Parts: sequence; C-alpha cells; structure tokens
Amino acid sequence: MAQKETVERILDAAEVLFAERGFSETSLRTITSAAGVNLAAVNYHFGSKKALIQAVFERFLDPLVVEIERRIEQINQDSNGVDVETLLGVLSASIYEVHGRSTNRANAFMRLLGLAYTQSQAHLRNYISERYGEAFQRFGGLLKPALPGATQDELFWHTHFALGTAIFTLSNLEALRAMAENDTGQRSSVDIIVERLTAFMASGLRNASHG
Amino acid sequence: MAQKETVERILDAAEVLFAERGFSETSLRTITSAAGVNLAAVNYHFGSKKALIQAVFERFLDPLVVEIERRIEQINQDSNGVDVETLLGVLSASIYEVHGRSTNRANAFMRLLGLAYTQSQAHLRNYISERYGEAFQRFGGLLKPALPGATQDELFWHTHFALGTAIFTLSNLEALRAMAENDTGQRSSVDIIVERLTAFMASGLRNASHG
DNA sequence: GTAAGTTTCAAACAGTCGTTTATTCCAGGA
DNA sequence: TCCTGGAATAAACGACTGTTTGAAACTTAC
Repeated sequence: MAQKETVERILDAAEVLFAERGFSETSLRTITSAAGVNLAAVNYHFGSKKALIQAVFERFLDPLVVEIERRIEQINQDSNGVDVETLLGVLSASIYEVHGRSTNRANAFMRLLGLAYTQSQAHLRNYISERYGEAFQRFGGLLKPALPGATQDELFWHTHFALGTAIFTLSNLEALRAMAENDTGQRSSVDIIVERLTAFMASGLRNASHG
Repeated sequence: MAQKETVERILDAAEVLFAERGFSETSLRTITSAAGVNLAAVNYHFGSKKALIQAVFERFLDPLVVEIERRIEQINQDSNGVDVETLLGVLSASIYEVHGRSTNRANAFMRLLGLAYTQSQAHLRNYISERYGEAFQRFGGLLKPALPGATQDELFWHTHFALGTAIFTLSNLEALRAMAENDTGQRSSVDIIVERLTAFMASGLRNASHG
C-alpha cells in the first residue's frame, strides 16, 4: 500500500488540527478532508469523535510513559536518589526522544496536554487518569526524596504549580516566542527556553523544602 | 424595576457558564434560558456572541485594572522600589477586592482568564491586548527594578512562567483542591494555597537575577 | 471464478448552532 | 387619546454538527 493507512492518516490530521483549534472547534469534516479520507471513516474505524480524541492521546502517551520509565529505571541502577533537575530532565528528554526531536510534534503534544486540562472533556480526563494515573503516581513518588522536608500537602501543590508552568508555557510556546520577539527583539531557541523553564520549576519546587 | 436588567442578567449567566464549560461549548440558548431572557436578547443588546464574550471580560477587567493601578500608585508614594512579593500581593489583593472576596467569582475570573489564553478565540486575545496591553506593560515595567540583573529576555520569560503557574492553578483551583484532598486527606484553605503559589512564583522569578 | 469479509463512499438523518425577521408589548410625550 | 420608539417575543432561516445508512468497491480465501 503506497499511502498510509486510513487510521493513521486520520490520527495525523486530528492531532494537528486538535492542537491548533481545540476539540469541539474541530469538526470531523475538517479532519477527514485534511486526511483525504471519507467522512464516515472516523465512525467506522474509531466509533465516535470522543474515541478518536482518546486514540490521539493514546498514540503518544503510551510510548512516552514507556520511555520515561525506561530512563528512570536506568538512573536508579546507576545511582540511588535523584535530584529535581534530573527528574525534570527525564521528562523533557523523553518527550523529545519519543517525537524524534521534531519540535512541531512536541509542541502539538504539549498543546494537547494543555487542552486536556482546560477544555471541558470529562471523558478524556477520566480516560487519562485511568490509563496513566498509576504511572503519574509512581513518578510523583520519586519527587519526595528529592525534596526532603516537604510535607505531602506541600509536595502536591508545588508539583502542580510546576506542572502548570510547563503546560502553560509549552502549550503556547509559539505564541509566546512571537510575543517575546516583538518585545525584546531577539528570538530565543527552544532549547534555551526549556532550560530556563526547568530552572524556574526547580527553583520553585525546592522552595517546598524550606517552607 | 424589580428584577435586574436584561443586559446584566445575560452577563451574569454567561460569566458562570463560560467559566464552567468554555465559550464554544456554551450556546446562546443555554445562556438565555439560564438568564431567563429571550434568545434574541443577546444579539439585540450585544450584537453577536463574540461581542458578548468581550463584554463579559470587560465587565471585570475594567475595574480590576483601575484597582491595581490605584494600589501601585499608593505604594509608589509611600516608598520607592517594590519587591516581587509586594507586586504579586497587589495582584491577588486586587482580584479579591474587586470581586468582594466572593471566592466563586474570583475563581470564575481566573478560569475565564485561562480560557482566554487556551481557547481558540483570536478576536478575544486581540481585544484584550488592545484594551489592556498598555496597563500590562506598565506593570511589567515595575518588575524590572524588582529583579536587578535580569536581562529583558529573561524578564519576559520568567514573567510568563509565573503567569502560567497562576493561571493554571487558579483556573483549575477547585479541581486541584479535590485532587489534593483525595491525595493527602486534608483540605487546604484558599488563602494558604495562594500564599504557597505566591512563594513559588517569587522563588522562580528571583531565579531570573542569578541566571 | 465465485463467495465472504472489509473498507470506502455519497447521501441522508436528526439535531444544534448563531442570527434574523416580523410581530407584539409597553413605556413616556404630545 | 393616539403616537412613537425601544424592548421582548415566537418563529423561522440557512449553515453546520456527529452519526447512520445501504450500496459500491475492494481484498482475501477457496
């Protein structure tokens, strides 16, 4: 078969369009015509629009979780005890690893993650927390020894403060870069921005230990 | 007239419903029936759904900006040079002042602010940056002397990191509090959360000076 | 070559959307 | 009293939504 399978063409188009406009603002007709497939193909292969949304997330969250756990396991073998910067580094490295350093796809990924939080798609949040909640808890457990002295409550809130920073920044990354260029006249590379973001989060997180 | 005017009833209902579900997920029929007014009233009084969205923002952003500038002017009279915590304190105090310490309205306000960033409503972002961009720049200018040593570029990015933290946290505040209670067994007060959030942002911001 | 099973396709379905229309209601002024 | 103009109303408009249908096209197996 010369061209990609229908299912993958739909997922490709949906991923881009959802990231650009959001879920309810993207119609199945827009997706299918961008993918070059028939309108009915979505309901035939996925069952419904909601199931398509979940499939888009599954396609990149599954390999991402595998990659994160692989890296953490390796770090735990080499040494015991991990600091905050290392943990944050594992996350960003895994994202870029899974998406092959294609900044576009990594950006789309972060935008989708942000949309999952902010758009009213209860089915999606339920799906994500059911399928990936355990992995999320496991990762959160690693943060505890990295921030000695913090209470469980402080840990929870500071983690989500940091999560918010990352999601907000990365899911609006291109818009923010444009604003920054307009404001300062220079265009920072994505690597530098991620570096600063990591430092910002680490600094805020560490503050949990001395509250 | 015994009951509120039609215009205000529409704004009240729209504010709550938009904050709960988002803009394109909230139909005019839902808004008007919640407000107890006729469907056509929105187009009659506001012109269009987009104009209604902008009116919702204008109703709380106008007094907020006034309140912020009033507080800053007063601080500048008493002393010169303002530290980061004070500036952040002005923001949160102004929000609660304008909404009369009604946590519900303050929460709705933050959710709407978050939606303005994340939903695809270009007209709204244009409107906000045209109407309030100048005030935003003025406030950003105060941050500069509070963070000596930071370059213009660092200043921009760290400001938006902090902005992201606040918007993400406060616009999902109730959902996060529920998660925290589920996770830690205790329910932190909003005041404590805001206090921690401020400390987190200040700590991250200060990091800009030592990059 | 025929039959069975998948996948694609155009067309239609029932429902919702924002917006507009024409009519009715109701105040205040002359 | 009639008149006028703003506001409220029910009804309809055309466009768009996700989903379903039944027939056509294709692939696979015997």
